Parts: sequence; C-alpha cells; structure tokens
Amino acid sequence: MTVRVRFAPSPTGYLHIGAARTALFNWLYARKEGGKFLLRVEDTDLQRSTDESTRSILEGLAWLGISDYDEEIVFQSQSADKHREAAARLVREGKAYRDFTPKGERADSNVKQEIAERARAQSEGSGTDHRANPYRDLPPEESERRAAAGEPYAVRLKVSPEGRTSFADAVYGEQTRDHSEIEDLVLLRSGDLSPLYNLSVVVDDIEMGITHVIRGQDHLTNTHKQILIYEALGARVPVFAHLPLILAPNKAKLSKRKHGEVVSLTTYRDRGFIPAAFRNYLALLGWSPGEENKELMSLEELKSLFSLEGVHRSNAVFNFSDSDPRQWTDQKALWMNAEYVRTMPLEELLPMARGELESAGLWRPEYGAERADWLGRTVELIRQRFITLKDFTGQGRAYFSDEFELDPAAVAKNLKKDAALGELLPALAERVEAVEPWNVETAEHALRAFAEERGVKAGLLINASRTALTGQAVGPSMFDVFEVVGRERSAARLRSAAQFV
RNA sequence: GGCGCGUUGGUGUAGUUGGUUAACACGCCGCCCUCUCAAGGCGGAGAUCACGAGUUCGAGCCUCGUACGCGCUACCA
Repeated sequence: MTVRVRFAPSPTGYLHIGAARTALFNWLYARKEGGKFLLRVEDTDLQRSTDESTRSILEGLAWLGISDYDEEIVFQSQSADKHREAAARLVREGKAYRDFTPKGERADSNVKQEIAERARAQSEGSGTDHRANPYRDLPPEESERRAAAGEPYAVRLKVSPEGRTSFADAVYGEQTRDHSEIEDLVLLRSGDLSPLYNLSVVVDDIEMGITHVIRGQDHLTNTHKQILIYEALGARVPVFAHLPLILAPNKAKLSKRKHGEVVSLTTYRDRGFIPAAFRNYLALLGWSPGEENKELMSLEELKSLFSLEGVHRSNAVFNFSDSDPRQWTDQKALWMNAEYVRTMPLEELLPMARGELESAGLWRPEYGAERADWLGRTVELIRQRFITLKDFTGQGRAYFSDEFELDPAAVAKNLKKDAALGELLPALAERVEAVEPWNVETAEHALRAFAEERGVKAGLLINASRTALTGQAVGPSMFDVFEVVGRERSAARLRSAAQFV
C-alpha cells in the first residue's frame, strides 16, 4: 500500500512555524516512503477563513520548497454534503442519533473554564454519565417524525458505553481510552446541520485515502473519537503519528496572538532567511536523525534520513527574546542561516543576493553582464560575515551604492580616533589614485608604504579606511575591500571621510 | 475537575539487550590567528540525567509514587 499523507491547515491566518513543521514532516515522510503528499484546506469556519490566508499558507509552503502536491488541493468546505451524508448514514444504521436538545449558548472566550466548572459540578453529583442523553434511545420512527416536523436537532455519534478504544501512535506508542471518558460527540450542528471538525476530518481522510495522519500532539486525545467514527463508518483506520508541540520561551503554546511575527513563516522569508536553512532548522525541532546527531543536512539527506521513529515526545522550545533585537528569533536558527549564507554554493546564493539588491533598488544591469565576475567576487567576500540576506543591503550597502551611511560608532572608533587622519586621508587618497595596476597586493603595498613614510601605524589607516569605504567598523580584510570597491571610489570615499575626523 | 502526554547543561538534541570520567550543536567565557569583526583552530564554565523510593552487583535507561509543565476535555478547528 502506498503511503498517502496530507497537510490540513485551516486558513485563518498566516502559516505559523508549528504548522510549517507539520507540513514539512508530512512531506518528508511522503518523499522518504515514495508516497503521496496531499493538501487539504480546512476552510469550514466560514467566518474566520479567508482566501488571503490560503494564499499566504501556500506561499509559505512554496518558500520552504513544498509545492509539489501530488493531487489537486482539496477544500473542505466543498465536501460538507458528503459529511452530512455520512452522518445521515450513521443515523440510518443506528450508529448515531438525533439529539433534539435545544442548542445551548456558549461564551467563546472562557470555554476551558466552563468545561472545568461543569466537570467539577458533575463530579460532586453522581459523576459524569456521557450516555445520559434522553434522545439517545428514541425510537427511529419518532426521531424521523420529529425531524420531518421541522424540529431542530443535532446528530451525535452513539458511542458504545462499554469498552475502550486504543491505537498505536507511531510516536507516542499505545494509547488507550475508556469509553466512559468519551461522550457522544456531536457530528452535525443542530439547525443547519453543518458538520463538525471531527466528522469532517475523518470523512475527508477516508475519501482521500490517507494512510498516515501526521499532525500536532494537540490532536492526540481527540484521536480516539475519530477512530470511533472510522469504525462506525466501516473504514480502515490510518496510522497516527503525533508530533511534539513547539513552545514559546515561557513554555506556553506558540500563538499568533501572543507571539506575533516571530511565529509567522513569512517573517523569516521577509527577514532574509534562506529557505533551505530554515527548513533545516525546522526539521530539527522535535526530530533528529539519531546516531551521530547530525545537524546540517541537505534536502536529500533530510529526505533519506527522516523517520517517524526519530521524532521524539517532549515539546521543543523555540527560543527568542522580544527585548533583545539580536535574539529576535532562535539563536540556532540565526546561526544556521549564517552557516548557509557563507557555505552554500555561490551560484545558488547569487540569485538571492540579486533579489535583495533589486528590492532595495541597488541592482544594476551590468552585474548580470560585464560586472558579473566582480559581483561574484564581492558576494563571496562579504558573505563570510553575514547572517541573513538582508545584510547585503544593510551592512553591505556600500559595496553596491555610493549612498550609504557611516555608522556613528565606527566613525567614533576609527575616524575621530586621531586628528591627524584629517590630513592623512586625503593624502592617502592621492596616493591611491596613482596606483597602477589596482589590486589587493598593490593596494596593500601603497598603504603600507604611505604609513611608513608618514610614521603612523598601518592599522590606523586600515581601520580608518574601512569606515571610510564601507561605513562599518567591521568587515573583510581591508585590501580585498579596496580592490572590490575600486580605485576611484576608494579615493573619493577617503577624501569625503576626512570631514568626519 | 477528569483524562492523556512529557521531564538529559540556558536552548535544540544523542545516549535503541541497564555496565568505567553523560556525547554533539547553538549560546556563553578565554586563547591563537589578525588591519577590525566574523569564520576557523584550541581550551573552558555549565547536567548530582525533575524529585523520592524500589528492582539490580550496577539505572539517564526498568517499576512505583510525587512535583512541575503541556495538551485535550466545545453544537471551535
């Protein structure tokens, strides 16, 4: 039997990293097993679902490299009739029943509290009897009659009072639950008979032939209910694999509302992350290849090493700080991105650098033509100390534009350090202009000779030059910078920097 | 409240028939390199493997209990 998995996001906002990780694991599993990866948009919540969310989720997945769905995308809202039919069938077969209890109002805000309070109240009394519904054993004819008369009803699954349901989770192992703990869950809402989540997923998963359900651990304890639906429907129960949750630094569940942008996948794209790097990082949240504990993995390695056995059971903390901009997201994610930036094949990085330059208005046609070699050399040089793609237009701006700001701290450190620089810099500029040919060696020779003549340390001029030419206090080896920036531009920048001394 | 799941340095993880000083990565500190900062190399701090019992010659690995965390419990998804 070929493996068929699906990723089933609900389009009620952007794709957050937890969901992205779920998608990634599903996809890796499918690719590893030579199976099919499907996508189903769970847009049954009409109020909250938007097309824009769907687009943004698809976009996020594509950014991660996941756009090769093996079949057409399924939109759950279009299958509502099927879900209703399934419920109707269960009623006919006596496996579900109509509940004519008037629909109670529920305050959406404090549901959890309400549940706890209700439970407490019940346990003080006779205990919880999930089978106490007066309509559970209504004769079929009467049920039909009342329904035909237009009396509103909900449809509930008739869970057998005896016994227990269990399944072997591929990650968490054997999971057993007694039926006394499972209520007769509602399948269809009263009134409009719209299907509820548990019914919809099961019917859709059956319809799509899903063999392995890989999803967040927050679904773990609902799985028994869903298995009951599978069984009532006479369908084969898939393999379930639940994934540990990704938590915020305070160990709370990662939420869009509380944690905002850091948890949105598109943030990483927008802030200059490399898809392969972030994918690599994400894969390590809750999974490891074991053995050597290898971390840097290419897509091919990820595909071949991934296994459900390597998924572990405890929740992972996604570490970030909203007070420290240097740790705006997980440090390891940042490190990994930097690692990719400086070690990935240059020809793969170049298009990304180009994209950054273009969006900052710094791209020039000659970079793609006669200056292509220069661009390659420059990118190779500066990428060594970059962390994200944004650095190409941030701290790397001076390599591509004459309009750049001098970092005040760098000015203080390297230019205001010695008043003599006010005179030295223009003189150095003059010397620079006379160098022929212009390359790393000749630039170095010229500067060192000049320093010796003037009786100053070369370091003074080197550091001053760095700030003059790049606006920064830090950067690549200065003579490489001289070469890449060019003789005339170097001279001009040395002259204009004198005013800051 | 009930039920479930989890707990290895600050974080991500390895540790798969129980067997000497608990491994790797990020982060942190120091040294080397050096024109700066990274990278790289070397070294270091940091874990009584949540806690308490038990089984055993021997437990991070097995059993039980406790604590803490998280999740589910809804005519939300």
